[in-house]
Amino acid sequence: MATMPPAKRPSLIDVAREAGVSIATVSRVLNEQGPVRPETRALVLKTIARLHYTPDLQARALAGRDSNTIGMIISNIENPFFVDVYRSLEQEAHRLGREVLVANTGYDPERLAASVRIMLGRRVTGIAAIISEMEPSLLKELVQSGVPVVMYDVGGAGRNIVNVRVDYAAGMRETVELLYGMGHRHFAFVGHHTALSPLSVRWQAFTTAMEQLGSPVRHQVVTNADSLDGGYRAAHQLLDAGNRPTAIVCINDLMATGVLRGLRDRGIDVPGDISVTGFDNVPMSQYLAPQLTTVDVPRAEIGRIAAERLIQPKRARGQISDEILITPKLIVRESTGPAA
Amino acid sequence: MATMPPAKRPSLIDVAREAGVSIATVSRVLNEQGPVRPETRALVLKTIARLHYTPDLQARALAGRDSNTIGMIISNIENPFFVDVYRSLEQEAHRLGREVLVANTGYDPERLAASVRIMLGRRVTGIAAIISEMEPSLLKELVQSGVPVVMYDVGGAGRNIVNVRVDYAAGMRETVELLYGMGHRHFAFVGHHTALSPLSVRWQAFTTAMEQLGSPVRHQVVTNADSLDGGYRAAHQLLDAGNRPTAIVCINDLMATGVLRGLRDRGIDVPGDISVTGFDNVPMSQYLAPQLTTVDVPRAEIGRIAAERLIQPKRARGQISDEILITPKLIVRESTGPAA
DNA sequence: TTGAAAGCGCTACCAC
DNA sequence: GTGGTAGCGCTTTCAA
Repeated sequence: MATMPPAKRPSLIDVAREAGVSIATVSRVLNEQGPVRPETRALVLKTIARLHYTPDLQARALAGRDSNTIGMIISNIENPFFVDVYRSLEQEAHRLGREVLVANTGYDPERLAASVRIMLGRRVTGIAAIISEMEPSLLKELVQSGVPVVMYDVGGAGRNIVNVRVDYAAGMRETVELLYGMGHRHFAFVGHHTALSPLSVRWQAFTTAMEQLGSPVRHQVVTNADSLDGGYRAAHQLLDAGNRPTAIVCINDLMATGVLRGLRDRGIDVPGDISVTGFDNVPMSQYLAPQLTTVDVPRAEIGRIAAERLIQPKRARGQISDEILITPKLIVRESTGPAA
Repeated sequence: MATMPPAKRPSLIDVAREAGVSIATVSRVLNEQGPVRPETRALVLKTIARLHYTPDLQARALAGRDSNTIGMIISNIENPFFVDVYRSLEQEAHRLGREVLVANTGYDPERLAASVRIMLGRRVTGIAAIISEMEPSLLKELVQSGVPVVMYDVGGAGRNIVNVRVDYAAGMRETVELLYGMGHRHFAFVGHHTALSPLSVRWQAFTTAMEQLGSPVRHQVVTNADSLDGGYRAAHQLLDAGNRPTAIVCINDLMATGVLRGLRDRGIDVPGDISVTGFDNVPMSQYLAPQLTTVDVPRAEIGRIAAERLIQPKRARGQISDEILITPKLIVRESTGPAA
C-alpha cells in the first residue's frame, strides 16, 4: 500500500480547474465582486463546496487586501478586567466586520515584545495595548511602524497613538476619603509588582490621595503577584508584620478578593475589624461575601472605544496625540465600615 | 506641502537594496540558515534595524513554511475554566516554539463556524476545540480538512481527531453520593442552555447518578445563561417555584457562584438550609464564603495535552481515533452539609 | 558564500 | 462576463 501524499489543501487553481473556469472568476464569486453569470456562479460555488475549499487568508492579505484584523495585547488574562475589555472590543470589532488577534503577556516584557512583533508581522490594521507597562524602545518601534495604536494605562505620543486614560486620581480620592470619613487613619495599599513603577498610575493616585489627607494618616505597602493568591499572601504579610492597618486599599478587585479570603482565614471580620476596597468593579466583586466596595471602571466602554479608534482612524492630520479620559465611580458595598 | 505617500512597510527587497546584497542573503540571516559571512550578516542585521524591518508572517507562511500557529476555540471566555485551559495550552505551545490563535464563540454556532474558517484560513497547524457543542456538519468539515484536532467535551471521530474526555459520570456520582449520604433527597440541577442537549455529558452524568440512587429521590432542573448572573437568576427561580430542594448541584463553578449569591439574597443559609455544589474547581471557588464544594477538573493538564497532541501529532497510521480519559476528583469544602 | 529565479495562493487590472 | 497576468513578500532550490 503506497503512502498517500500529504494531501495538500485545495487552492483557487484546483477549484478553477475542476469547475472549468479561470481563477479570476472563482475569485470574483468568492468576493462577490464584478459580474458573474448566475450559472457560472452556482457551478463555482458547488465546486468549492465539493472540494472543501477554504481560502488562504494569508495569501489574500498578501495580495493587497488588508488582514482585516486588529490586535489586542493584554497583560494578564487571569484578571477578569482584561477579559471584559477583550469581549467588548471583540464584539465591536465583529460588528464592524473585523477579526481580533489576542496576545497575553503575563507581564513578561519578552512576551510583550514578541507579541508586538507578531501583530506587526501579521499586518494587523491596528493594535490595542491594554497593558501596564511598555518599554520606551518598544513604544518607539510601535510609533515608527505607523500602525494605529490605542494604549490604556501606559502613555505614549505619536500621530498614530491614542491614549485612553482613567482618572485614577479621582477614583482613589473618593475611596480614600470614604475611608477617612469613616475614621480610618492607618491604611495599607496592596499592589502587584508592576505597580511598583513610578509610572504606575494607580499607585501614584493612591499616594497623592493620601498626601491630601494630611499628616496624621499613615500607610504601608505590600506587593505581590497580580492574582487571587497574590492578594491572599499580601493579607497574611500585612498581619504578620504587626502594626495592623484598619483599612486596606487594593489596586484591583482580583487582589482584593484574595485579601478578603486571607483576612477571613485569620479570623478577622470585614468590615468589623478591617475595611477593604478594590478597584475595577469586576463582576465577581458582587458575588463575594462581604460584597466588595470598589471603583467602577467602565470596561465595556474602553473596549468599544479602542475598537472604534482602531477601525476608523480618520483622525485629523497634524494632530500629535489624542487622549480620552474616563471617569470612574466609587461603588460602596459591604466591605467598608467605620474604623474599629 | 505635498501629501506624503502611505509609507509602505519595508520589505526584504528594501533591506537587500539598502544593504547591497540579494534578498536570498537577507532571508538567510533572518532564518539563521545556510552560510553567511559574518560581516555580511552584521551589515544585513544593521540594515534591518535601521529600517525597522518586520518580516511579513503571512508571506513567510505562504512561501512554504507553516504558520507556526495552533488555534484554540473556546465557548465562553467569561468562564475562568476556559481561561485556565488557554493559559496552560499557550504556555506549552510557547515552550515548543509555537504561537496560539484564540477564538471565543460565546456559544454562538455562527461564531463557531466563522472561527473554524478563520483558523483553517490562517493555516493553523492544529486546532483545539474546547467547546460544548459542535454541529455535525462542522465537525465533518474539520475532519475533512485533515488538520489535527483535539476536542474536549464534544466527541468526534477521524484519523486527525483526538478526544479529551473527563469522566463526568464519576465526578457527578461522587457529588450526588456525598449529598445523598448527608440525607438529601430533593435535588435541583442548575445548568446552562447548551446543557439541555442530550449530548451534554455533564447533564447526562447527573441524571445517571440520580437514577442509581433509586426512587425516593426527586430532582428538578433550571437552565440559564452560563454566567454568574445566570446562576443568580436560577437560584431565584428555584425558590420562587416553591417545592424547595435541599441540595443544588450546579453544572459548573461559575453558575454555582451565582446561586450562592442568590440564596444569600433570600436569606437562605448555605449549607445550613441548602447545600450547593459546583464543578471544575476554578480558583475563585476557594475565595467564596462559604467555600464551594466542587469537583476538580485538571485544566492545566487538559491544555498541556492538547498542545502536545497538536504539535507533535506523530500518531500511528491507521488508527481511527484516539481518546484520553481524565478522572476528576471531588473536593469537599464548606458549601455542603447535612440535609435540613 | 552569494545571487537568480521559481513559485506559495490570491487580488486586481486590463484585455477580449 | 470571462480569462490572462502581474505582483504581494517570502523561502528555497540551483548555479555561479
